[in-house]
Amino acid sequence: MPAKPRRTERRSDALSKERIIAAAINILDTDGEGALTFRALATRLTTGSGAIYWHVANKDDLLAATTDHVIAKALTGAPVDAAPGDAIRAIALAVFDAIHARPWVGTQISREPWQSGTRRIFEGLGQQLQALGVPERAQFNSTSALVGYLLGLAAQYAAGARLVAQKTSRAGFLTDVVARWTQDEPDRYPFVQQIADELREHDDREQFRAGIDIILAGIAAIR
Amino acid sequence: MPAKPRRTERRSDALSKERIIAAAINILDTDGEGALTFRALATRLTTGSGAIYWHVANKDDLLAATTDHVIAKALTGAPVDAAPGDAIRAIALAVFDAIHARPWVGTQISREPWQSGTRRIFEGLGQQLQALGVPERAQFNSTSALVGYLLGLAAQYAAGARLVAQKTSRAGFLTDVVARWTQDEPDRYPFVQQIADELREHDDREQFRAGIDIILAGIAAIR
DNA sequence: ACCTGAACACCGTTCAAGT
DNA sequence: ACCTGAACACCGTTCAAGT
Repeated sequence: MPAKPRRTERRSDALSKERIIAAAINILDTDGEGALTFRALATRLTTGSGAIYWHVANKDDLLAATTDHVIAKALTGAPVDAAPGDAIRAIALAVFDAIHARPWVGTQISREPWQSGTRRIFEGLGQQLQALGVPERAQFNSTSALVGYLLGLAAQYAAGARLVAQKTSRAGFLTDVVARWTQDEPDRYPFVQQIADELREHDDREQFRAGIDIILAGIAAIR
Repeated sequence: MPAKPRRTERRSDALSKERIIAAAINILDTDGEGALTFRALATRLTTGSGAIYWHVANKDDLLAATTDHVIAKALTGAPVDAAPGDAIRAIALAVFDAIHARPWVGTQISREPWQSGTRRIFEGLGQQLQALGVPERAQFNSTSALVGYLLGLAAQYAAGARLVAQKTSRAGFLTDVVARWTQDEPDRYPFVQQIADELREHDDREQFRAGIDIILAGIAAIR
């Protein structure tokens, strides 16, 4: 016999944390970080702005939940059967690609790194480092180095994307950074001067991968 | 004969970008990131909030200038005559210590990394990597790895400090993070479970230094 | 139990008006 | 040239009142 509707059963149009998260992601993807307000969210969900607080503690809670959602999904695609070194690269690149697709994830994960999204990344990388044979005493620091690097790049990428949005193109943004970094006091910044062309033309994903390889080589060397 | 007062000469109580930056740093150090508003700044400078805009483009500009000021000062102490490897550690630790003393610098540098503060760090580390003998084709990626790691740790440290402020102690904050990271679904996070004690008791500065050593070892190995 | 929406206590930024 | 401070257009969050 069919179960009686439980108390927790809801009309399909009832509010829920899941629906709020989905709407928030939608706004962030479509209109950017500045467009996510409780008023905009309420309008999109055709409800009152106060209603959202019944399901979500505050804006930080909402952003943590949306970020965790995206990171969890990104890590789902990462392989389990690959060699540890390849698995580490795959996990790191999966996170990188998720942030590339949604720069607001980078903003959030670097603004509030002590959240569940980081826990997932930490766990995924740590397990593979173990499988790689890194001795136990070096596992915590090695994983932290990898996670720290990843967070740093996330911050750079997210900030870059915000500036690209203003300058309309990635080339324009980098040309602008290089111009600002080389115009005043060029004598004080010979190294920046020297790598200016590379900075202007580099591929973010390739550079990210190169950094991961450096850290993996360092972990192997230190062990 | 004494020079005539030039047009640019000012009464000592006149506003200037320098005075605004000093007041902003004062507020940030004393009352935290949330306390820096144009109204608070105007009160401390006994002026109108609109007056600040004559010297500073907007809040982002102000924060970039304060951060650059702190980073510049931090790098002043870094040695020039040390061996390249030691100089790199010294530069990195100087930035780390500056962020330790002023977590708001970490927030700002990870939120807006494409600013002058990062340029100084990039230049300092790049020069030493050159002196270390890293081949030219590897210099850009190597420096970026180091800078990326440093920004990531800056973000972690700043976020940690914000949470410490809420929890009143660093031990309390880390205990809280560990509790949140291990309580639900412990089976899905065996690695986090395993390093929980280390996470709770680790020394940030030592871990940061360990990460720098890993990256330096990696740079040496890859070359 | 859950939702409404006005109200509160803020923000950054602008700008006419002053000196 | 530089400063004043009210005004504008927002925010996140709260909460009495509804269903």
